[in-house]
Amino acid sequence: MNNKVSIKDIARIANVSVATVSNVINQTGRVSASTINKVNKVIQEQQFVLSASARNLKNKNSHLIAVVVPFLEKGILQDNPFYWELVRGVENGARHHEVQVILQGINEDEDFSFVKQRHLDGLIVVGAYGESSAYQKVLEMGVPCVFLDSYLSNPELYQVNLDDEAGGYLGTKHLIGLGHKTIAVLTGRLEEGGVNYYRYQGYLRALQECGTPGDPELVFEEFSSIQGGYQAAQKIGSSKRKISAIFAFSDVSAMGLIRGLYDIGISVPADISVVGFDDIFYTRYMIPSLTTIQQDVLGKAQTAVNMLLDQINGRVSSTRNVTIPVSLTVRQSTIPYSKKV
Amino acid sequence: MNNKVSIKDIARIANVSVATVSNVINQTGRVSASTINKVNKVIQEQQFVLSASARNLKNKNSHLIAVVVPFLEKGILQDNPFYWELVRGVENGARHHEVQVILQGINEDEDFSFVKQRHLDGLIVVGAYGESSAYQKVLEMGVPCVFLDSYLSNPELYQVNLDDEAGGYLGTKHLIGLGHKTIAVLTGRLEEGGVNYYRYQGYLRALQECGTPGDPELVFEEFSSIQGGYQAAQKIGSSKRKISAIFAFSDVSAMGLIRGLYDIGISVPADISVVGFDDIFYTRYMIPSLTTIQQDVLGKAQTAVNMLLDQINGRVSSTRNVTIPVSLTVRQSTIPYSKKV
DNA sequence: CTGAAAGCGCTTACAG
DNA sequence: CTGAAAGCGCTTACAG
Repeated sequence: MNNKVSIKDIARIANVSVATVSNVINQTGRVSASTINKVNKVIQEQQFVLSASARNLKNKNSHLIAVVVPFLEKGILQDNPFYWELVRGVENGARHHEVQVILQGINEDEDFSFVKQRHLDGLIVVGAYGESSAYQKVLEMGVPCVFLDSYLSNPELYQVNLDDEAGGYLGTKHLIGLGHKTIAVLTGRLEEGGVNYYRYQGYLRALQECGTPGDPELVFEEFSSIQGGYQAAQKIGSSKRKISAIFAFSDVSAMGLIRGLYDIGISVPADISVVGFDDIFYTRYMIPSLTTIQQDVLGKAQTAVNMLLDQINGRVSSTRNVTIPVSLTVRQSTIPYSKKV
Repeated sequence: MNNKVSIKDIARIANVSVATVSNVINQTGRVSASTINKVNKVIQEQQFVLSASARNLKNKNSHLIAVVVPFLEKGILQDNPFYWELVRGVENGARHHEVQVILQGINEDEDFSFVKQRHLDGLIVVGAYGESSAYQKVLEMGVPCVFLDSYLSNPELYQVNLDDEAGGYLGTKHLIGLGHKTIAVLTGRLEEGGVNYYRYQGYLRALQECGTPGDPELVFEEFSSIQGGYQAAQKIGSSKRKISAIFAFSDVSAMGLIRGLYDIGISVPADISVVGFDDIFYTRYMIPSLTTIQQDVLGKAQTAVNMLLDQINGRVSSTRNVTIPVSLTVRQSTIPYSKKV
């Protein structure tokens, strides 16, 4: 590393003080045009690069934010490609504002000391549902933070959520419209105040509208993963109910589910219709392509970054709670009940 | 942020010097057991957290590495979920050594000044094929670096690559073994010294072994993405050759391809057999499930991190060039030529 | 075993 | 418009 040229060297070579160099770099204070030129020329020639640590030490900030993602199991990040989409969105939004992003996986017992240690400017926390400890600790630190897909009741918090309830409603409504009567749900952890909870509420609302009561026997709770979906197929196959449609609360689980059904001789959509949720990159290319609830993951992430940067820069934003709309995309995995073979 | 307690405060409260506190924290120098206890107690009580910037400023390091990923188009990271796998592996490997990772997307014209600016300890550069400028600049900086999937000719460089040639060979051999004679290739950018180039070499070697010459008409070069694969289907469908099998050099392109073929009435594997490459998470759940070349992406990433950390910590490793083995996983997308309908 | 002091590379009042 | 100097929070020889 030949990073030895410091602001001091620049000052010496340019025949000015370090204060002036600093002022030129930061465009602060009053500096004459000729001095600015002189200094900038030297900076160019010497290939001077500011030391972030020195600056951070003074300024108590870092131009660094972290995307905090929960681990799937201990020690390894979620494999759902959905997270990649999210992280890409954050990286993109951050870059345009000259902040860099640290990728941080956390356990239940993370103490978030890395935030103080690195003087992180802010945090984007993904999926901190309910009264998780993550949420409490972040609050205590008082660091700027935006929660993504988290549904925290505290109105002070900055949150970006999907309109999950509407998504649950739309997908169910679609199936009802196709004439399906016995509609099962394949959900990830169904805890109150979580993403899946709201999707489930939307599902129930749609059922109620046509006078159908919810039936616990139609709710299948599995890991929100391909494997989880695959396993659910067995259980659904051996259900006593006459299930003609399944609403999976994530595309990955729908993908596993469809394959699982296939392996036990149940064909989608001929025998059972399936609706997914997320609209990840592959859904439209599946055979059959997947009817699903579409969301703008990239946009969601970018919205979150912008809210975070506003906070960091002291721009007051009146809205702390943004809800991203969803829509239904109908493809081949759902057909009218009457057309079932 | 109540990050106001510094090493100085600890020193005052514990009635020792800052030098002693520093020694306790770093377990350096000679400190009596009782002092250690005393200091640690105060550190606990005050919830003291070391300032990374102050330490970095002295030590000229940062316990920070960057995963450098090229942009797909300007301004947004590759959407291939494959990268997520890679990044997860890096995060995982890094965390076990108490270094954090910055996610950095780059353009062709990136000047890598962020490396000096943040005093990054090291870099993991993904896909810097050929004599790309990225590679030159990183070399100039002299920062510890490991190149992933990059095939750089300079033997000084640390590289972790897949045995791409073997992969190309294995997949082709498999198809030949099934009796296929006219085997097309669907590849991403096929430039000399790139990943696809070696896969293609493997393909040619397998063909040569059974006396078949390579046929340029059988090489379809498209973006290595679902869309690229989908588009390729049209061209393949209208080829004059009697193609009975296609070897796609990435799973994502195979996925798009299969759907594209389906849409023009060509069924896999009944009409055409398809082999993929990578074995991403979804391949075994596809219908038909995908025969593909398997690689351990997570392991690959972890190997790279370990090599990087060895370099950073001055541990000399004799091997600078690691090749990760591949294997063939046969599934449903390939069938014997004789069983074609 | 312990401490006083210099210094890492910046920024920021404060003088001039 | 420009500069001297203090200080951010650490680490590290060097004395003792």
